[in-house]
Amino acid sequence: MWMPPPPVRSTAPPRRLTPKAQATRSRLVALAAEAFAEEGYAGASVRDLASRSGLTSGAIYGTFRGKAELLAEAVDASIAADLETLPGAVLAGPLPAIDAYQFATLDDPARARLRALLLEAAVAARSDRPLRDRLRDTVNGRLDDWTAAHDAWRAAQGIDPAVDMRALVVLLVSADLGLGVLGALGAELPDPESFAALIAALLASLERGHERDGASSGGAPTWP
Amino acid sequence: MWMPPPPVRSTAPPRRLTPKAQATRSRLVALAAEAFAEEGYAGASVRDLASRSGLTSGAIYGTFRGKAELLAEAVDASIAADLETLPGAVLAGPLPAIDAYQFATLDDPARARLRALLLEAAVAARSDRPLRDRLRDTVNGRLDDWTAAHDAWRAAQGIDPAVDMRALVVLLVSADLGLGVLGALGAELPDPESFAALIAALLASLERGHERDGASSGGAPTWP
Amino acid sequence: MWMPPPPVRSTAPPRRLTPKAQATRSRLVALAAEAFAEEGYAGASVRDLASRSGLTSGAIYGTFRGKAELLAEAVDASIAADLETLPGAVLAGPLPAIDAYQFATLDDPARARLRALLLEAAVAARSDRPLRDRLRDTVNGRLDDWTAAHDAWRAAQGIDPAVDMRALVVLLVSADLGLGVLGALGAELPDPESFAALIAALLASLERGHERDGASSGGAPTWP
Amino acid sequence: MWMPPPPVRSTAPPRRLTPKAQATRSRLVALAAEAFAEEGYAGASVRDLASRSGLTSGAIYGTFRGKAELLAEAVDASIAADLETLPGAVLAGPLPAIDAYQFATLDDPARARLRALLLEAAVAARSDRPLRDRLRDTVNGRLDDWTAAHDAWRAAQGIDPAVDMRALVVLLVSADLGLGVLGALGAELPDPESFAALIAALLASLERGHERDGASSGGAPTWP
DNA sequence: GATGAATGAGTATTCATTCAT
DNA sequence: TATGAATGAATACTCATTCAT
Repeated sequence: MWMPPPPVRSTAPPRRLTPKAQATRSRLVALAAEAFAEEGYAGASVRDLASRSGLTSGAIYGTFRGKAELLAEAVDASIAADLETLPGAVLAGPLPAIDAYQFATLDDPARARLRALLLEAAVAARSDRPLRDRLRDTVNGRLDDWTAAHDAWRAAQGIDPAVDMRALVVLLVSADLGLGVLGALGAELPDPESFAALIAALLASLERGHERDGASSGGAPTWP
Repeated sequence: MWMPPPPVRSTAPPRRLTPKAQATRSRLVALAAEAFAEEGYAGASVRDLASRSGLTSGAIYGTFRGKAELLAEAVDASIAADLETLPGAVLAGPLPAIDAYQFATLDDPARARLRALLLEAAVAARSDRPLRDRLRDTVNGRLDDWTAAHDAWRAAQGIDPAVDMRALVVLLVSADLGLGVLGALGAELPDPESFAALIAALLASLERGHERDGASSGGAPTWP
Repeated sequence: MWMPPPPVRSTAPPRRLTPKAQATRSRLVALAAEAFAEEGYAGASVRDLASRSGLTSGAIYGTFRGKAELLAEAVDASIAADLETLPGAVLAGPLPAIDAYQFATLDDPARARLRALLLEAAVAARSDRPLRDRLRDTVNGRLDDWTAAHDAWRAAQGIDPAVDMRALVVLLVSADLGLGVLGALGAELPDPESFAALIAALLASLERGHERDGASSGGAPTWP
Repeated sequence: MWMPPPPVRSTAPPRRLTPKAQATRSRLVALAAEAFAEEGYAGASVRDLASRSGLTSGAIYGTFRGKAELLAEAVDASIAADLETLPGAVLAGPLPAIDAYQFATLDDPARARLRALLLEAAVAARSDRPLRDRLRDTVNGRLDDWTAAHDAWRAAQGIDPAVDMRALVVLLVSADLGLGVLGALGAELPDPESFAALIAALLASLERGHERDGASSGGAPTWP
């Protein structure tokens, strides 16, 4: 969903596990990511997950503390995997192009799956405090990384310092996730190219903004 | 969530109901909206809803075809109610100001509740085809209305015709909903004012864009 | 298990229930009493109880808050039923005879069942605070009633006031319950007649005690 | 719980074990005794027991045939340990004093633990035939020893031969265990001193009984 | 002797929904 | 139209036990 710059966060499991256990673990996580995205977190039963993986539900609980942990790990793994799908050519380009690329590839099945997974995770987290706390770190970490990248971009491009880069990043990520919500609601969405073009245009305007009257871009209108 | 211009869509129930039945119905819908938003669609049981409204679960099934219909009606009612909260002063202003206002009032409890309700509805709709079909019309209707308003704005302001107004509207709505997702995931969000300022700046740049080289805003970068 | 004098405690359910619900309720309670006594509280599953009563487990949860409440009600009902089994001829006799009767009928199936049920309830209550709190009242009520009867007996017989009647009652009831424990452990128990004779002899000695040197019966030996 | 005279029954495991294995074994048994008494036999999981002892569940099954054997051994060990807690000064005194001492020390934590353990064992044995058979020997052995001691007391004191000493012992032990049941049920129990005084008084009456009309103590009342 | 991954059978409980009254 | 007793199917989770390593 969001791209992270070099500062890689360790996704390695905290405890050392035997290779066999690790294999089972990642197989389960991958399966869970798919099942939760496809059938929903509530709709995918632990038993089904187990039998689909050739195990029993007991085996799952020997590896994960519960369904929620499985979801959290699925989210972590899926986000990490998503980062690696950015083509080198895109990564080499300017940041606005990278941002726009995210929207141009909206229809990519893997990205759609991640969007769905995050949607499910968000709803699950609404009534599961520990899960929310667990996901919070992952999400904020990505947001931080992505914001840092945009800060660098701003410095390099001499963009109006009044523009809140954190807000911009959150806006972009939100739009991405929100498209998932809208899609799930059955909304007819414009094609990805249109989005990408729009995003590119908006970001380009930021780059151009400072060349003109800097005052215009920072001030918010006031309401009653 | 989204503002609609005058062309009001009928939210009235198809059949004529006695006033008492209507009162029961809307009380139930209001209660459901609150419960689904607060405790989640899955987390709020029909029984609880019933007892909280002084009825029995059987009575609910005499009024609604099922839990899903209750959700759909709750969504309809909540969206309709949201539209009426826009202050006249804001409505009288320019469109970008209205858009920005939506983000400036992100923390408004009623709007937060609506965001949560739509989130829940989206997840429920993912595995409930009839529900999705039911919600689709509501959502697309709002999107259409809102797009029409922006098209009018574009014509009035002479904005670059290459800018896809439908995409812009969907982007704004998505960002709104996506903030709900991010919030549910525990993300630390910038304060609403920052968002509003950013949105205002971006929309202003569109208005300014055509004054310069129109070519710049329409072209999307190309990727491999 | 214990006999109560006239002051009848209301065993009636707090809320008014429809006759049908009441019928289902008592059928379930009777069944549960038997099943818990026979197969143990842990060993009798709610599902089995349900199917044995021609219902589904859901129906049970519509009537009782949970398995523990079913147990508590089974205990209440069984104790109440036990009280009514004391033959009028016994009730008309002197208290020591009534006490001894309890031990003479140790083998009575209904009493054995009650003993088993209380054993199961005790173990269940050890790790279920709400259940313990619920049972506490029932048990203490019986103990109080029984103690009052013995206090009256003491007054009538002019028994040494130094004898703690509450302790005596608790001793008798404990012995009864303890025989259940011992029996469950496989101990070879003397026949009921022997117990009854012993109890009668001990109680008779209390009646005789005051005729002699009252000092002897009250003082406990002292230990290091 | 019950005191045994010299004739010590072998509690040693049938097979010779290495010292290390023996140490592991007894550590496990002690741990199990505590856990079963505290959390209940059903409530204490083998896994917890294992991890609490620094082992794995597999290791436990290398040492014991199953959870039930662990319980049986815990019972044996706890009873044996209980015997050794009787102070020499008490042992040197008359039997009634020893009996009364058991009740005077009702609140002793170690004795309370043993009572709880036997309660749990009794309930477990109710639906586990092999376990009951296993416990039966331990329990009957203790009862036999204790009865022999009382028989000797009777002979020495010239107590009415009509008094069934086995019944008396069982009564005392039952009362002890039954107090555990009553306590678990939340009953308000008199303080241990009262019990001890009562027991002492009752036993003293037996010693005095034969000096008078021996006829009175042996005959049980007859019931319809 | 010990590990720990896996089993498989089981549990209490919940809930949307139905239908006779 | 409302009731509420009942359904039936599903669910997450636990645990004693086994066995290849």
